[in-house]
Amino acid sequence: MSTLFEPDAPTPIIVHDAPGGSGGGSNRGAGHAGPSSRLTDGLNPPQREAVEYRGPALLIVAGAGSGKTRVLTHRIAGLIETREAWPSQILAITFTNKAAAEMRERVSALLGQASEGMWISTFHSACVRILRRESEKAGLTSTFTIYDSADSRTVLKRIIKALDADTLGFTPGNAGAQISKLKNELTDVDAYARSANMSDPKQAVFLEIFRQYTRTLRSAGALDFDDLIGETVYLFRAFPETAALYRRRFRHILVDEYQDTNHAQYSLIRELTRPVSRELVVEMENKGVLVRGLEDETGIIPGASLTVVGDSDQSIYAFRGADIRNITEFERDFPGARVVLLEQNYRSTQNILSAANSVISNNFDRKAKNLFTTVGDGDKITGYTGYSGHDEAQFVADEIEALHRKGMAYRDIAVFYRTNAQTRALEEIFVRSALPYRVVGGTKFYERAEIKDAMAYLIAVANPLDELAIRRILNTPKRGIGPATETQLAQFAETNGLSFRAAMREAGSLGLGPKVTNAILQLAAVLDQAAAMLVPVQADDAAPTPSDDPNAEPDARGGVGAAKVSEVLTFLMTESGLLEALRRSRDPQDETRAENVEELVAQTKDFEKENPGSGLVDFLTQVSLVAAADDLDDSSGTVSLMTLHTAKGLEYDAVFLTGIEEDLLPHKMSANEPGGPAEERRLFYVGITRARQRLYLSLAMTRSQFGDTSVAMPSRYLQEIPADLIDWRQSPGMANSRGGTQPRALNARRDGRGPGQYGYSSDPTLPPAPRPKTEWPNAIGAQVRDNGDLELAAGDRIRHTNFGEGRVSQVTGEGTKRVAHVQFDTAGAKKLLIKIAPIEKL
DNA sequence: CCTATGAGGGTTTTT
DNA sequence: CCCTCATAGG
Repeated sequence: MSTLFEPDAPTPIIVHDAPGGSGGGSNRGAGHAGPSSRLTDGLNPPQREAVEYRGPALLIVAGAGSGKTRVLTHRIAGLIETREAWPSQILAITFTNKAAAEMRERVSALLGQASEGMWISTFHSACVRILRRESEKAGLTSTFTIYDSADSRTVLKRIIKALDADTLGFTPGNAGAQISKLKNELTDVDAYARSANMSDPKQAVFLEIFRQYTRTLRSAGALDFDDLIGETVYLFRAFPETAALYRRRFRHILVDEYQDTNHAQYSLIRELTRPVSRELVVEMENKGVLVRGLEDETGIIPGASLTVVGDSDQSIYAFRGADIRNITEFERDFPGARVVLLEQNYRSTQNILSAANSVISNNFDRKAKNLFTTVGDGDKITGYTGYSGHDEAQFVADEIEALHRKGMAYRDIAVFYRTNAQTRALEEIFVRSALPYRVVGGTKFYERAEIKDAMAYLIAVANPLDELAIRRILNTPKRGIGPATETQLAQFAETNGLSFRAAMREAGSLGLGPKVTNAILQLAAVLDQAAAMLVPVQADDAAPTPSDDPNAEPDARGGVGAAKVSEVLTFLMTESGLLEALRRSRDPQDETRAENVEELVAQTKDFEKENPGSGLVDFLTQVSLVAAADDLDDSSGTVSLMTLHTAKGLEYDAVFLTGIEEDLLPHKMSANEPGGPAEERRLFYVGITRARQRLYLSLAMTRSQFGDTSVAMPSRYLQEIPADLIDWRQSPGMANSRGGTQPRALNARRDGRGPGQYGYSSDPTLPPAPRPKTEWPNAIGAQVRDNGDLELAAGDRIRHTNFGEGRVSQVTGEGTKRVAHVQFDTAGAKKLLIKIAPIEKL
């Protein structure tokens, strides 16, 4: 009985006879020896304190590269080694699944044994685990589906259309963003209804959208990303005795990247760290839950010990509801909390750190923190200004090749950018240069239409309530079931109080044509057969509903004798005719699509191998929760391309920060938002601090977007780096804006601090003084350049200020966007925007 | 019900 | 530029 309420059954939870303890479960103040020196050797004093400190709350302010992962893993290992905690009493929250896996591995390595029962996962994974276990209390199926943003979008699109809400300016995008924001604040429909001003038609309609969205997801047995957190909080608040079980279990909670937590996540942590009241302790004891040794002298179980790690300078997820105050006000939230500051950086050279420090110091309203290192200055930062995004990409490719020739492995090099759209130019050039690269994140495998289709089949089997999944596959492959039939089915279901799925089985009584009726019945049969495959063979009389026993695994989660995910998927793909349709298709792209589906089957087999005992729902969960950074394979010998956001937490020997331009960094969408430019600066800071040895900053004078090209200005943040740290191969300083007479740097200046010049201020707190243009090593010339009327044709010889002489091979584009393709005698092939290139005809 | 065609619109970042 | 959506014709 003692394990009945134990959230993770196989793990022993008998704390009171832990060796090394003198009676108190947590050993707090019991004079324990502390972690062995093996776990603290080689740490600097603050790191050591962060590992050894014991108390209710600890905030580790960890600057970039200050060894926080090391501190966290050693802290966890120390807790276990000294027997202050069983592995099962530890809950560690990381930002990505990859970080979680790495942390688990490192803790196990430190302890020399696998650490069974430890929960190391992301917020979302942990919540899914809790919600599936407590699904009944939360009013959910244990096989609930997790909707990604695309799914939410589809639902919202339907609702907005039905309500004609687009006339009021609602789009799936903005409505979804608003709903997400509310959920992150733990505001549900009812709470919103109470606060909304119903005489405002916009708010009234939004309320209706919100209400219908919530209802749709409910009836589909689905949760969106935000619900995963919010529903867990609601569950704990509504069922104190359930919350008590988790509060009793997790005695040490550690949260990484705390600066990026939102209000819902903060509330979840608060719920988990509350003490368990006397009454509930008694109640648990009566039910056979082991609590002895956990209570204090007053009979309550004190709140768990909380450790958070973060750096407010790296807070870059405000758009997702992250509230920087969670970390800045930690000491107020948790009175008596100890704060440890880690400032020594073990990653980067001093030049890179100086640049980072100097940039971030422009954010007012922050606690002073200065990263330092003892490894020396290192190389200067390399700067480059291309004429176009392609030119910039070519520079990146050339430099990577140079680094590679000097012995740097491709896998130690990364290229970052602000928006995903920027990958295009980079990829084109990389392919042409035969550089091995991979784009991390971006359009992922699981976002491809055919994969979403295949997944929808699996979801329809796992969660028959999920109408969205069923509707997606209803006519995929083409079966002649069109929108009209779909509506009829939905109506039939509605009037007869059936689920959509049940209505399909009754298709015979709808009076549809024989061909359509047959198609529907056949699909329903295929899904039913697949569902039957998942029922464990020996449990012939078991009802397919989840039982009361939290340890019982529902059928779709893979009972003994149940079919494997790969078998079910293969069955579905064959019997539904999807694979056949793709193979038979004339469209050459369908061939790759069929291969992708086969790749998915292969992935399910991998999953089975790596997660024995897991079932269909586990597979679906894992797929839903993979983050961009998760599929980063360290062993691949390729250059990594990713956004600045996904770069967080990673580090590389050489880093290229591209597109350091106004409107891109800071992005134009954030320029007007309060706190926008400061957050963009932190993003730049995060990018800079990823580099160990070499840092490159690049930008372009023109950038094409949506097909047309416009002039780009250097980012205001570039001026915040002391000039002597950057070695400009091609400086941005002298190129002129369209017809302008001022240096570009002036145009970039928006804070009223007066004219600045590139690379000038070595002390960012002082107003910049003018500096002669001639100091630019690569100055192009001060004259206003406008070659708008320069006529060029293939075969012409030209001279370029930097590239020397060359021959025009081709001229493309029109008007101000004419581009000359030039084969230079020494500098190779380049594309130049004729209007602004520093060229003359010979 | 399916397919081809053209117009229109859109992107910041992501669990 | 690329993707989605609406429309018309098969």
